Amino acid sequence: MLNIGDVARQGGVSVETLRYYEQQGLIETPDRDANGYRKYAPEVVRHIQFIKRAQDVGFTLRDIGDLLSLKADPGASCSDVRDRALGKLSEIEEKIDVLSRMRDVLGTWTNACPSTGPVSACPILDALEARKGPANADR
Amino acid sequence: MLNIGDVARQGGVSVETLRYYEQQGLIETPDRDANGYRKYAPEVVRHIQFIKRAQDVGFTLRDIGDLLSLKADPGASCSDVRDRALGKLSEIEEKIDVLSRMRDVLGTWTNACPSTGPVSACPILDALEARKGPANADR
DNA sequence: GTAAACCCTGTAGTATACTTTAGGGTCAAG
DNA sequence: CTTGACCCTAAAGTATACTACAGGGTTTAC
Ligand SMILES: [Zn+2]
Ligand SMILES: [Zn+2]
Ligand SMILES: [Zn+2]
Ligand SMILES: [Zn+2]
Repeated sequence: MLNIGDVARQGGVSVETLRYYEQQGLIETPDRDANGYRKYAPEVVRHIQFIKRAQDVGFTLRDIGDLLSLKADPGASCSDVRDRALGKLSEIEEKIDVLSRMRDVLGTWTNACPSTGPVSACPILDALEARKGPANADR
Repeated sequence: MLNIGDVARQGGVSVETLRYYEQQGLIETPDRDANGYRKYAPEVVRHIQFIKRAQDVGFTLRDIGDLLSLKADPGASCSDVRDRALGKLSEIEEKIDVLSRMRDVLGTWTNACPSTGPVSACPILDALEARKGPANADR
């Protein structure tokens, strides 16, 4: 059995994060020792790594809670999980699209800026001031 | 002279947002009428659109405050503005990189999931459970 | 026997860009 | 002359995922 500090070290998170996850219902409430200390089974470390890996691919803690429910539900099907993953994939692609448009516009603008001379003649500020650049083509 | 509601409608923001921008120093403090109402010159609408366009390409309100300072500073040079734009461009590219990696991993996982059968055999959950996928190759 | 390192609870703070609420004046139309 | 639309301030709430703080008990090693 592990103390919270052991779990934190092995899981690569802080003890505060562990208490937070517990409070959010992402890890099961651990038993307590006579002194009130949380006592964890070693497998909780894997559980925390599940959460961290899910975060790494873009799932929020709320999403992860849903995934854990599915995982624990014998009636749930593979497609339920896949649907969450596909939904997240769409969200991510949407974000990439938005950012790519920003990148394109900013790239155009920075290319147009001579980098010399006063700000009063800066094409970047010009583009921001008037509706000239393609920045807001769709808004 | 315009009331705050007029400016809000013409600028495509809420009156609360206008008061917030004022409080944040992003738009100059307007004169007040005898009744205490804010009275705006029509050009403030353009000013708001500057802010919105800058947000559209990824600048935060803090960034925008900096840009406005540069714009107002006769001693500032074009390269100052360009530097901000290039910095933002890097930030955006970094975000795109992170998201692209998430997309690739999630894509691989969803392709591996047969979408039929119980969750206990879902390769997506498998990938999250164990250190198997390329999700955390660099962490 | 005491100091460091650890554990506990509960609450508040962080960042961003607003939105909402509470409580209350002002103005224009009918 | 009242109703609805509009304006005002100040403070608190929203979302996310923690982090920090205050105040205090426990364990371990010297
Ligand atoms: Zn320039
Ligand atoms: Zn599956
Ligand atoms: Zn009221
Ligand atoms: Zn203390």
